[in-house]
Parts: sequence; structure tokens; C-alpha cells
Amino acid sequence: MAKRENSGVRAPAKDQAQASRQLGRAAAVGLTRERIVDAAIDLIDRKGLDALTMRELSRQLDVYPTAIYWHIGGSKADLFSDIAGALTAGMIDPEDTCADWRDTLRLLFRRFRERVHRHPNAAPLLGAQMRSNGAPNAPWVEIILAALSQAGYRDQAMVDAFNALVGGLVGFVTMELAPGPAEQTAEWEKSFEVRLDELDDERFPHTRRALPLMLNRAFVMRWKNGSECPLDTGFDALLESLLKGLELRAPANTPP
Amino acid sequence: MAKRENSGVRAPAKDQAQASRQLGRAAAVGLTRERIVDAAIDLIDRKGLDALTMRELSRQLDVYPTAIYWHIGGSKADLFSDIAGALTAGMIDPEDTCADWRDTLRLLFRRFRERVHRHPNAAPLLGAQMRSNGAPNAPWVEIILAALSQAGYRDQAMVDAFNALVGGLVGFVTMELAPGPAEQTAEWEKSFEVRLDELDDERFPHTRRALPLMLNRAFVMRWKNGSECPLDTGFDALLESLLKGLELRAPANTPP
DNA sequence: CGCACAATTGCACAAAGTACAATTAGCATG
DNA sequence: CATGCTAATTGTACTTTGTGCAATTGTGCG
Repeated sequence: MAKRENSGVRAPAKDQAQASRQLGRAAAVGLTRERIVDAAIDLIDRKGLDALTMRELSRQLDVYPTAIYWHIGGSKADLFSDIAGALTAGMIDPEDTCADWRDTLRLLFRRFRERVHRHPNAAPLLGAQMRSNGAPNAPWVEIILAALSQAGYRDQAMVDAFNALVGGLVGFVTMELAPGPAEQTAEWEKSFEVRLDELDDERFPHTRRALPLMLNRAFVMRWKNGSECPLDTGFDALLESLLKGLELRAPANTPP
Repeated sequence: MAKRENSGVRAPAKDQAQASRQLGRAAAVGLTRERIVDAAIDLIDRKGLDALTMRELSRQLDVYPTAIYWHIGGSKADLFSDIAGALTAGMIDPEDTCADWRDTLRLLFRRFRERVHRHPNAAPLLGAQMRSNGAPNAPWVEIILAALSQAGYRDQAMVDAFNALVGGLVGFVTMELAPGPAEQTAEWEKSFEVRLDELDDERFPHTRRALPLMLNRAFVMRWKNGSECPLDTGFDALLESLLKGLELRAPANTPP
């Protein structure tokens, strides 16, 4: 089932520069893939990813749910794809390269993280979509590869380094913004502090010592979302350590 | 709504060492949190995360859906929590430490990845659950912190390094195993190769060159799942680079 | 003017999460 | 052995969601 064959009537082309002709409220004509995706992102930002239902989305657009399907094609998954595409589109422009490959990568991934943090509720989509939007021509792929080439990487080692960078850094952000089991606050914090006191000083000395610094500021030790409590310095540590490591492990060393 | 107050009858204690007394098929007595979670994991392994519905699960257990609720408490999210807990439980035993802190971390994260790869369909749960299962006493937290201490890290720098390690490596595995927009194969591969030929050699020279090595072996350039096409060497590159970087950026250097 | 097609309405259904009351099973106690 | 009390489960029923499909309207072109 769900075989998406090119059956007769297809969704309109993506680049229809539709005349947004004057419309009273949102009646007969408007409703583009773009408008749908924008509304979807807005909805996700305001009410969370779970609140994005076809019906609610259609309500926002003042249309019937099935009208949306006509534009985005088959299924809700397609909408997700479009959303992920819209969020990553134009994230990087190919001219943003520095003399030093390290600076190029810093710029690239810092900007990526900053952009994702602007839509924290949509983060799960991005992480999931990292498996092939089918865009081998993404400009940032070329940028990363060029930087790695400059660092002295070739062939398989270059691909490995690429995966290390993308998987590690994008993965970090995905986890940082990962949604949790919904709502818990006061009662939860309480039970956490209780377990804190139960911490065996013999078996967990380091954990015990570091705990004040880790509460809500480290993975597994937090109950707040990464958008409320960002892990800025952790991300920097990952980025800088990774760059340092890549530099030293490069087949041809290039001192700063 | 969904306020989970301690209202009267609660779910049974987690440690009920229930006598699994002899039961014909699965009628009156059996049905433990443990049995439910096991069946859920089995279902996820066989049919994917989306196939885990309360109704299907209840069918597997030969019970009514609501019987499950009685055991796991309130909602499906709680079941997810339990599953994530069961998957990570006993992953590491506290005695697994090596003389060199680098070896300790290698052992820890390699084993983590291996364990997650045994249940690839459940990977999204793990990533999401990395935000506080409410387990500050997880043995592996202590192990990591101890290793970092051995490496010369203290206080905030230690926490940052902790986040870098966990976020980067766990994030990598999460992304590696991220599920995609379901089914696409032949038709897809075709359109991918077409875009390959369209790749502008002027603008994307590195991408073009590396492409044969990257097809299904690099993020964004693959359509297969990470369980079909694991990114082994990429993970190793991340792990080793990160360790190298952490070593060199440690407040107090410790040569190998 | 009318016809083909783009865009949307309106309905309808199956599947899923889960609340709620009724019922049974199992054990401790009088 | 009857009698409760609570643990465990059965039935039922309601709501929300994704989505298929036929009917309907709007719109530009010959």
C-alpha cells in the first residue's frame, strides 16, 4: 500500500511562483506548499511537534484537511520532509569559507546549531531527515569536504572524518533538543534531589562532586529541554576537541 | 488533563519478583511489567517502532489493552520509558575500567553502540530518553567522570567534556540508526544517480570525487538504514578524534 | 461560451489511545 | 468454610487522527 506512483493528477510544481492575489481571508485561491509548510512550522514552534496534526493545520489555514493532501502529495511524512527541507534550506551560503579550514567548520556548525535552536520543537525532524533528503548537491556537503581536503584528508579517511563531524555535531544538537516524557516539574525535581542524597559516596564520588554543576546542564542529569537550558559550552567542547583531534589525525599534518 | 496524581490504586512495585506460576497459555495470572516490556521490545525488533501499538501489543500478550495500562501506569509514554530503561539497564558493569582512561571510554562507548545496534528500531527511544530517566546513579556516568578526572579534567571543564562525549557519541548512533521516510528503494536509487550526473563539477568537485565512497556510507548520502549499512569507521573516527582532542585540551596534559 | 483541469469541499471509515465501570481471581482473616 | 478486600482483567465506549474518495466549485484557454 501507499505506493506513490505518478498517478494522473499530481501535486503542483514546487516552484510555482503563485500570484498571491488579493484574497478576502483565505478562501478560494491561496494555499501553496509554501504557505502550508510555513503554517506547519509556525504551529510546531507554538505548540510542539505533537500538536501538528493535519486537522489542526487545516484549521489554521482555514481549509479542509484533504486540501492539504492535494498539495503535499500522499502522506504526513511528505509534509515532514518538506518541513525539514524548508528549515535547512538556505542555512549556508557557499561563499562562507575562511582561510583556515577549522574556522570554516566552526562557522558552519555553529550556524547550524543556532538555526536549529530557533525551532527547537522541530529538531527531531531534522535529525531523522539526516538520512538522505536526496540532496547530494547540498552546498554544505561540499564545504565540509573542501575543508577536510584542506586539512589533508583524502578518500576513505575523508569520508570517515565527514561522518564523524556530521554525526557527532548534528547528533549532539538533536539530543540536546530531544523532547522528553512531556510535563514534569516540581514533583520531579524533588524526587531527583532525594536520589541525589541517596548517592553512595563510596561508589559515585565523582558524580557526587560534579552534581551541582550538572543539574540541568548535562545529559541524563536534566529534566529541562535544551531550548530552556542550552548546552553551549558542551557543544563548544565537542567542536573544538573534534577539530583538534581531526587536525592531529590527518594523514598530512597541517599546523595552525 | 493527564495529571498523574497518586490516585488510589497504583501500579505494582517494580521489583515484584512475581512467581511465574504455571499457566496454561497466558490467562489469568501472568503479565508483569517485565513481560510487557519484553514483548514490546520483541515487537519493535520484528515490526518496527510504529508497529508498537497498545492494541497490537495486547494481542501478542493475549490480553485486553487496558490490562497493560494497569501495569505500566498512565500512558504509552511510560511504556517507552520502561523500554528505554530495560535496554540500557545492565549495559555496563562498573568494574569495566582500564588502566588508561582512553581505553575505558573506548570500551564503554563501543559497547554502547554495539548494544544499541542489537535493537536498531528502538534507537529513537534511547536518544530521546537521554534526557533524564531520572537516574543520576547510572554507573556509566561515574565511569565517564572518573576517566575524565584521570585525564586531568575538573569542574566545569569536566562537565563540558562529559557532554561532548555523551552528546557526540550517543548522538552519532542515534542519527546512524535514525529511521527515514519509510520505503524507497529502486526508484529512489535511480533518481539519486541522476542527480549524481547533474552534479556541477565546477561547484562540487570534492563531492563529485568522493561520491562513490559515500553512497550509503555517509550521512545525507544514503537511503539505507544504519542497521543495514553501519557506519563503523565513521564512528571510530569520531571516537578516536574526540579522545585525541580531549587529551590535548585537558587542563593538565597526560601523555599516553 | 463551454470544457478541461486545478483546487477544494464534504463525507466517511479504520485504527489508535485511553477513560470508566463491571467483573473475576486470589489470598488473608474471622 | 464463608467473607471480604484488593489485585488484575474484561468489556465497552468515546475521542482524535490519518487519509481515501466522490462531488463540487473555481478558472483560464480555445
